[in-house]
Amino acid sequence: MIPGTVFCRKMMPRWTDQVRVSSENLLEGPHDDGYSWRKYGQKDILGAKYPRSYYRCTYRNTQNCWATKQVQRSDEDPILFEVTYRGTHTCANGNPAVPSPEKQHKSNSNGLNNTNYQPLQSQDTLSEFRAGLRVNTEGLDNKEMAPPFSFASTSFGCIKSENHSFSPSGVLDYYNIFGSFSSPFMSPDTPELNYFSVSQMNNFQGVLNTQHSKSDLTELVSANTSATNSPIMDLDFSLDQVELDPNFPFDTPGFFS
DNA sequence: GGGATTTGACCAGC
DNA sequence: GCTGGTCAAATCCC
Repeated sequence: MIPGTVFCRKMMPRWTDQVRVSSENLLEGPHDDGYSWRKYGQKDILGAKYPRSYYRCTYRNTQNCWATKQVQRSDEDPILFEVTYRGTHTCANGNPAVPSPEKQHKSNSNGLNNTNYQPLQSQDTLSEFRAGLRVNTEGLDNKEMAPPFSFASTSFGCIKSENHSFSPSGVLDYYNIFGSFSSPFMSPDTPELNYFSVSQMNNFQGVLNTQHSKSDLTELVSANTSATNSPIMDLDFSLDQVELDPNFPFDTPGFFS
């Protein structure tokens, strides 16, 4: 190890995403955030059911990019991955519109930032969105209050936090759905784009504004959105459509890569 | 052959 | 001494 790196890494900004995967993505890996990562280690963590994987930027040597991330699968929710990022990408290989995580931290000081998307209530886009989406409020689990979800597209859910890890439980999991769109928009270094592209957002917003059928769900989310001054939405997507195999071999080599 | 992944070993912090 | 994080050789894959 390069002398001084330890200290430097301690000084690096650090934040955690939670990534929920769909069945399709289980085979692809838990997360594609628009950057190129290279796995450099895996460790069994005390008290954790699943090993933690360590990744660093592929361009660490070529472009002196010291961004790293750790991927830890949740004990409680096998399809939920906690991704801890360290450092910022200095390489030029990620999303070109890449703000710094510091900015993200600032904007997410309440845990979430939703000031960048334009609420739209287009029924057309809603219908379009619904075409590949099934909504199910029965899947809500009181224990985690994290509605499972599914999309026809291949991607993952992500949420952001600031310098700490989210608990696997809580309404914040609702935001995981955002990652179900194009992952580059969910890059940890792209806070302004945290909530996916405009077109995707528009479609999504339509659902958000019309799927308020479950009172406590609405209550739950409104409490959260009020706290975060966020227009974000209550959602209740079901994994039923995903056909997630409960016996899926999550520990299959390469699953975390 | 080159790049990525795996995995045991090593190191630092507590 | 234990644990988390990283290194680096071996191996795999394209």
